[in-house]
Amino acid sequence: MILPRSFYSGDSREVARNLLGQILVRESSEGRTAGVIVETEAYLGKLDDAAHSYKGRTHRVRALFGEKGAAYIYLIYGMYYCLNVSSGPAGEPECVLIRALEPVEGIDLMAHRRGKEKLRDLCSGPGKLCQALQIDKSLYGVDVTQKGPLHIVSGAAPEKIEATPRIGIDYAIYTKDEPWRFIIAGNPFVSGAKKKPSL
DNA sequence: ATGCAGATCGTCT
DNA sequence: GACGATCTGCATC
Repeated sequence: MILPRSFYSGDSREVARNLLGQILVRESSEGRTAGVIVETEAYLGKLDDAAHSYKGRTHRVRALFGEKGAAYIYLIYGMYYCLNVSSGPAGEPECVLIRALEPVEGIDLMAHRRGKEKLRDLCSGPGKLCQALQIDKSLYGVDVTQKGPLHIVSGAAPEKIEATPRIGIDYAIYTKDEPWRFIIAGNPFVSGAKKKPSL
């Protein structure tokens, strides 16, 4: 079942937690790829100086100002895309960054697009998963609450969730230490996961 | 195992 | 004109 628009309208930190365990599905001409969401981050708009929408409405973040459940996709470092879903209270330009997936479908296709073999290397980061699922600017603004090229369906609730500070936002003066990154505890497919637990 | 430089371009000042 | 919500490969310890 596709998650309804109401799923995305609560506090974005709650939405980010609740997205863990759900399944991101990408339908393309090459085939279907999908994975369990295992890592997310919440970005809170005007309260959050780490957020792209902190300074208000610009062309880049226009997708955050419409209906919730819209794909907000941007190019980072000139070479990688990152996928977010708009969320939060009506009128607030908030979103959840999808940071990692556990691959479940179309694994051969993902491996081909990534040029990597190991399962752990396919979707363990925001840029990686966009490459594996062929997510780019052509999907900007797509409604993930509708059947289509990109949508999110319900999966199993994770057993345990962990919260940590967000990655790569040290420039944020006010919110860099807020624990708004969420992962499924112990899941090996999160970004930065190690092969073996360091003992 | 850890660290660092380079790639590369859209977006905003 | 400067700078990323990143990833990779190569260097070093």
